[in-house]
Amino acid sequence: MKILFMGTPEFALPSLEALIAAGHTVCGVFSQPDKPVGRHQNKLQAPPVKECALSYNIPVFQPVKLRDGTALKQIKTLAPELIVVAAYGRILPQDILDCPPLGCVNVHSSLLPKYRGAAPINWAILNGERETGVTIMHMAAALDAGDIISQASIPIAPTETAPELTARLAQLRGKLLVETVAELERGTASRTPQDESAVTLAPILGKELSPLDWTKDAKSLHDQVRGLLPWPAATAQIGGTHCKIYSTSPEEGNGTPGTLLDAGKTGLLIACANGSALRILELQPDGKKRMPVTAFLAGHPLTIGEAL
RNA sequence: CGCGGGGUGGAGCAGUUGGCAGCUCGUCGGGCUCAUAACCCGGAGGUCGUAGGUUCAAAUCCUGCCCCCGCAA
Repeated sequence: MKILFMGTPEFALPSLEALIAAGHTVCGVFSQPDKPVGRHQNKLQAPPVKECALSYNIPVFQPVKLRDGTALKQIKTLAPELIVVAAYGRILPQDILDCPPLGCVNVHSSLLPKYRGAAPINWAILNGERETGVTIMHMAAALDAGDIISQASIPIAPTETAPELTARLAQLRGKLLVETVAELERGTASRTPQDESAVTLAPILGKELSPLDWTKDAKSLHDQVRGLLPWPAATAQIGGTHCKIYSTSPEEGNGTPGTLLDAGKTGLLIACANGSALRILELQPDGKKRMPVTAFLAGHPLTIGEAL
């Protein structure tokens, strides 16, 4: 089938590559414009999807605007039967949605109608979900609200971080996408409206979510640490030093929340709510590199029993 | 030139009235113990990021460059 692919980050690569591997004709790729990157914002970086498309000699388009008619003309010239959107990062105007004969489908990383929005993978972990998945839907005007074509679910491991889960979902997305496109091609695809009463949102993450609150239970904090990676990451004041927290383990322990119960080769054990405690295994002080707690302790002696 | 922190034994950190380079951990050897990610004794290991400058003397003061990290994007 002749498909126009829209995607930007590395996360979208497995989807594009799966379509190509399945023998579809990707007639063009839309990606966001190259963006300045680096500490001095003086270098332009091409989106991974663009790089990939070019390596297959697929024409790449990076319009700044989608609503001035230029993009629509380009799409009409390419004449795709179907548009596949996978982490493109832009809202498509109605005229583009109406353009291809088979319409536009979007790959979303949640079991819709749960977790509509920008950060579904992170929020699934933050909320302690035991499973999540991928949904492919027809695109509608409202964000992530289109009719569902297909879904696939996977369990979330208790220690799995957002980047780890993201990598697994990226693969699952490609697999489900190929299956679903085949159904669309045969005309056997189903179409199920979303249950609006079950909708939940997964808004974009922000640094206000970072600080760990020791008066919560350790399991929740452990979810917070795993769910906020790689950015903005959970943070805490450890012995007066502001740190990002990379790796933790929820355990049992008694003490006033925020009290240091143990500090040694096995980590930093900090008392939390309801007889729970969070063991910190890996962290990164401001301005420093990521390091195991043992390294941190070598230069930052802490006193057991003190409040952090 | 977007803002800021930093480069000191393997790791993490101290170290300005310039004057023999220190601490914790790890590591190696020995000891102790039923045992230990425990404890005791001893040892090895550093061109103080790099290139110049000032000085009798520079980790420390001055200048250029390289690299790492946080914020912001």
